Amino acid sequence: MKEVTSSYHANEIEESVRQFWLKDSIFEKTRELHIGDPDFFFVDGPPYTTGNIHLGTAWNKIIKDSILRYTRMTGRNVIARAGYDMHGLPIEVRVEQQLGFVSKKDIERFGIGRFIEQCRTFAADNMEVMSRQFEALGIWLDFADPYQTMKPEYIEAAWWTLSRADEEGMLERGHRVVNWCPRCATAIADSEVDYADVTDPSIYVKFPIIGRDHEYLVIWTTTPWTLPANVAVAVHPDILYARVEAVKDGKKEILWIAEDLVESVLRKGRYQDYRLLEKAVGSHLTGFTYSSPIEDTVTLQRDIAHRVVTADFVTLENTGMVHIAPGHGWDDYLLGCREQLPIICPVDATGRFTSEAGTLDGMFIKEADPVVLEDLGHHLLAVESVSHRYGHCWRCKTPIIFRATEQWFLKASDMRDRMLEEVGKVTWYPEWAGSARFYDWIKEARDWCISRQRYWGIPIPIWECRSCGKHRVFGTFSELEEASGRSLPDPHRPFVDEIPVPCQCGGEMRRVEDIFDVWFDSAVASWATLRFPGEKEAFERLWPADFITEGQDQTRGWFYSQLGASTIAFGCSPYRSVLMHGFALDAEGRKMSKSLGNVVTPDEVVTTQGVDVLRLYVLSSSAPWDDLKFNWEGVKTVNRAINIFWNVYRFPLPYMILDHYEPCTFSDGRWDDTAIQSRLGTMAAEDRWILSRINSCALLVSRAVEERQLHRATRTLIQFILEDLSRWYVQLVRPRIWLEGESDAKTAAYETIYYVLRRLCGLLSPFIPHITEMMFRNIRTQSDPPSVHMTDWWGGDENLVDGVLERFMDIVRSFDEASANARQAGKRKLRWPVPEAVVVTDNEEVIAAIGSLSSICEDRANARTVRVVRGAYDRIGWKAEPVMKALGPVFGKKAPVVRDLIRSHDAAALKSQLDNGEMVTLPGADGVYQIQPGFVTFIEELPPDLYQAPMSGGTVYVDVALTADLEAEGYSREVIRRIQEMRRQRDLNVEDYIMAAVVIDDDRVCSLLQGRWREAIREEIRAGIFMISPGSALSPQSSFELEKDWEIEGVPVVIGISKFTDQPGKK
RNA sequence: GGGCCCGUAGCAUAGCCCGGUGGUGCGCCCGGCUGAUAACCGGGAGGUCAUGUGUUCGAAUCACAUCGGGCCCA
Repeated sequence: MKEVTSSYHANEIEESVRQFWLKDSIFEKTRELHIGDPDFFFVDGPPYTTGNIHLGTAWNKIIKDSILRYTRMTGRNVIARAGYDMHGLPIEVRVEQQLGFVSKKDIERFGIGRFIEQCRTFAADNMEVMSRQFEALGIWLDFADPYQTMKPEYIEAAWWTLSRADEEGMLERGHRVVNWCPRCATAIADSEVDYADVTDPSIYVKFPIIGRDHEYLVIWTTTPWTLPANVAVAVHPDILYARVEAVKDGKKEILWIAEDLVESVLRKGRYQDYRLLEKAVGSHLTGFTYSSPIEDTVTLQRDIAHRVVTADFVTLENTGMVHIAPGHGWDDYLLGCREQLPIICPVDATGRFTSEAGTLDGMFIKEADPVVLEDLGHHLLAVESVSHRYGHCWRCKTPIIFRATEQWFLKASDMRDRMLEEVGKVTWYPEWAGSARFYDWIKEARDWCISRQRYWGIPIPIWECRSCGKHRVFGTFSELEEASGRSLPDPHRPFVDEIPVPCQCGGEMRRVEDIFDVWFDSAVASWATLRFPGEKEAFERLWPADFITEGQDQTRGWFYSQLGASTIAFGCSPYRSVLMHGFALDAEGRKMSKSLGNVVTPDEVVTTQGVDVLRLYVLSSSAPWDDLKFNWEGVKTVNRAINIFWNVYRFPLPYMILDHYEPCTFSDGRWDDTAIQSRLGTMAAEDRWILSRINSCALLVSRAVEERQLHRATRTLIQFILEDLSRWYVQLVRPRIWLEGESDAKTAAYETIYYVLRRLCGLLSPFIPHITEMMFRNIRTQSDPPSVHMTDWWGGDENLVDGVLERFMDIVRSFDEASANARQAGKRKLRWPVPEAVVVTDNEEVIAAIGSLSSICEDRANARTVRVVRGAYDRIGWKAEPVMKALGPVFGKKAPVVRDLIRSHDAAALKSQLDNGEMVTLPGADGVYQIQPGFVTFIEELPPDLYQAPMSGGTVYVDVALTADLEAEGYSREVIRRIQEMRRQRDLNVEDYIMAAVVIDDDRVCSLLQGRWREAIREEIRAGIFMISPGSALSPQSSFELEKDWEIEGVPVVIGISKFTDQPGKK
């Protein structure tokens, strides 16, 4: 045990603990310790390897680390590799930026092999940076051997999973409408689409009906560029449509519009007048055919047989008629399939029109918007602009389009029921994350487009015959190598593209060029991290995962992708329990973003406040599943709490060392945590109380962590340190710690403090692993484990909880506050003793509490006695105040008479009569008046020097009257305090002796302090020689090392002290 | 447009499931303590419990609607 003098310096402590962990391989040793324990398989949700970690990622890892540290301590063999998501478009985009590329052509020109290499380096470098950052947060995941989605063993797991999908008939190639990023020239998944507000044209277009002159269907759209792909107009079968003759500038034309929308549409088209010709429900309009208004320029449109179809998704908005382009919209596509409409898509992968689009050939879609408007000519009924939400590519922010293309799909929609069933078997924290949020998301599950037309990703292991079109899915590298007779140096592109496989038909199979959607990578993490299918043993032993935890955004992301992939491959959920956590927001509750400039990095917090502070802050400030509003004040408050913890810990150390205190040990030298139980009978009440409290807290903390309520666990512990330990127990125990020589009382205090600190270190170690490690290392016995993280979790012992004592102490604390309050009212400082404090109550529990803990009460109140008075306290007087509002209505004009009668009556007697429910009558000059309870209120009248304050279950009265004896003690304490202050200024040690002289410029006060008070002072200040004399200055002969002028209660006092070195041994 | 979550003092939060006097911390103001001391403790002021409607003897709590924030979807 070493003394620690400095105040809490987080960075120093944390650095030295990190060094210790590293040098002594503590993480490895901790894992080895639990190798024989029951397994606990955790899968780290892999962060994406771009750049630095942010507050949200830090929070995520801190939650994981806290739960895993706890889990290890409870005797589980925790398997927890860190993981990284290293493929995908985001990295490609960053590398493209570095290389100054703008399109896929640049990449092809540069060479796919070289490009892949750049991406690989980028991902690997970032991974290293992030691992170091996570380790600096004290995160104990396996960073030495993280799973990496770009490693062959991982890629093989993805291949294997796809081959399982193929075997199950869940893999399908389909011509579908997909989200398409024209810049990245690839399909992107629903989950990769970001929605943001944009302004687009909002146009109303007239489609000329074939066979009817000047008669039109009116549609509305915000994407003029999709009109070249129009094949139909959809109407709702039940909506009523109107045929109107509209007049504009003298010209008449006939328009079809949903009846309820006629007025608004015509207003937009600036028609001056109209006339209703007929009405018909949508289902009667299906006979209409129409021609395209832009067929002159868009050649493709001339060959289309446009017609009206019905669809339920049409709503009574805009015109009530919907332009259908099955090549550019999901609903349109489904409708097109049902109605056997032609599915056309005259837009290429880069978002440019093909030659089919006639004069638009080569034009980018958005640039085509104004051209199309022009081409529409008089068919354009109205044009406005509209601000609405539109999908964008999640990485390059380009507005997405819908394109009908050939892609590979997993038939997730076929698995909905199976997945929903599995969701119900998973334990969710909070419960609604699974039962409401995730459940709703799965219900809407659509087929999952897993193919991307890019480079940096896991190549889709499908080989297709050029001759017969047959395809084959390879589940392992060896399978491929065997079939091809070639070895595979790297399963990435372009190497894998170059491997042909002979087909049964005699032709040659080549790999389809696509790579996997990056979400498929992480989807297989739970078995890929176990190196399955390459290795089977770990998988069979561990899978599925016992626990995962990620942010709420992963509902559609990782929670879903994993469930989907696992349901295909294994028919069940890959995780048993999930904690869904919130998002890290700024203090205003907005998302942290670079553009808002409100980003707080974990590093900022760590360098100014420390890792443990950051950890405890994010864990305690909100429930894991709520969003975290970052707030510097909150961080500082946590820092202060940890500082108090540090102070509480270092306070007893010098005394324990001075007394050579050694904790009780078992025969093997480990700390004997049971020894204290046998001594409980002889221990002071406050010792038994704090022991009970730490046990109740431990029970609460264990339960909270089990329920993943990390905020409750940490708040309970912070509260304990601040309220119970620092503000109460340490205050009570201090005098005992200062006792000279050996005493049982002091030893009991040491035992108690030691017990509490050891317990606290253990309970807090999952959350603030550095400071607790430092403390533990200092107070452990030689034979204890070297690290607090190698100790077993202690969850409290119900048998050591004394509920009655805890309640009694609560009452005493309430008494303490009240007596301090009453003193303040009486302007009597705590240093000055009072003759008595009286608790007036009828509450039996209060009476018992004050009675059994009276010495604590006396100490705290600095009262010579503390006593309880039941019922009425005879020193309290009462003043009766008539209630005129009540008297007026009853006594009318006589009310003032009654008022005076009440005032002149004995108030105390009146009160007791009314309290006892007696009939009270007051005789007046002209009669007798009956007084009811509501007619009078009673005001307490206290004699001089008596002050009161309410406590729970009673009232405390403090008599602040002074006697010579009390005054002497008060002055003594004033003098002691000042001399102690001077000792500190001289930097004297606690055990040093001094010589001192006090000169008091008041003969009466001076004489009060002679005799036994002088002796008491001398002892308290450890003085070998001590004098008190009247006067106004120290004698000129004496020369003290430190002299100081003071004023005590208006009396000038001069004090001089020197270190007493003549007889060093003297006590 | 839809699903889920959140809204309580200047700030951050507890209480909400299961209705019965709204607690706590920070900050602010006043005081105390003085061998944990650049520490610590006490007191005070500060609240339309987002808004509205309903259910109820009684609503921060339950229901419905609206507004604001977040995540996700269309």
